[in-house]
Amino acid sequence: MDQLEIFKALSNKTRLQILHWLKEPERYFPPQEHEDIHQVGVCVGQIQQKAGLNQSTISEYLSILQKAGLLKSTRIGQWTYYKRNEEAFLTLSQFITEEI
Amino acid sequence: MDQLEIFKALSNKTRLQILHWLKEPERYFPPQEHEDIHQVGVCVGQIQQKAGLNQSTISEYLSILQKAGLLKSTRIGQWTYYKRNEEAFLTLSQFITEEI
DNA sequence: AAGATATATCGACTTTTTCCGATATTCCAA
DNA sequence: TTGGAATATCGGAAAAAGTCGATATATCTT
Repeated sequence: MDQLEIFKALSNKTRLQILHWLKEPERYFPPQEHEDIHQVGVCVGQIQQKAGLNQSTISEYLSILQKAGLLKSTRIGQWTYYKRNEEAFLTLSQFITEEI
Repeated sequence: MDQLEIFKALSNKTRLQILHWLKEPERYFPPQEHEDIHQVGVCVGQIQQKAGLNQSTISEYLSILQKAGLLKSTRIGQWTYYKRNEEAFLTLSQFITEEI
């Protein structure tokens, strides 16, 4: 766990929002056509629409969150689905109370 | 609690180190002349020396950490002492497991 | 009151981050 | 196998953050 990389990933309003939305995907995103939203997460396009930023920006943001370990991705066909890596949040929370 | 401001404050190697040092000040700083290190914290000069960055830089960093709520400061005479605000870390930890 | 010391603030420059448009890649469907 | 759709990557302009030296402010000592 690279804490600095994680905190940098969390230092952006849109990225924080994305993480929040992905905590309850069925609440924040329309029903998903092809895949189970809890199994694989939400595809880039849905997230982009909701965030209202450029496609390339969101793609990069998701990649930043994934590199920091906060998201996991699955490619299915032409779609890439992103979901939270809950373990990372627990680890981070522990780090903050114990190590930092 | 402004989470974004907190994460920005944590997005810097030196600032993370400072927080870490202030968790066990007696371990990381030389014995303090005038004030009880646990009561009021560590003065700017000590922190600056240990960090090895310019005085103005450290002064600003401490101010950033304080504005984010992670540090508290006490001015005594010509010295400003900084110590951790442990409550803020607990709140942040909780936020990460529950809200984010 | 004057000099010394600790800290804060300011202005400048450099590096990093944000965000976009254009283009490339991957995969599906006809 | 060609066209279209979803995503990724690249290059760049603008904004923000990092860092310094110089200077200001506050306080202590004499």
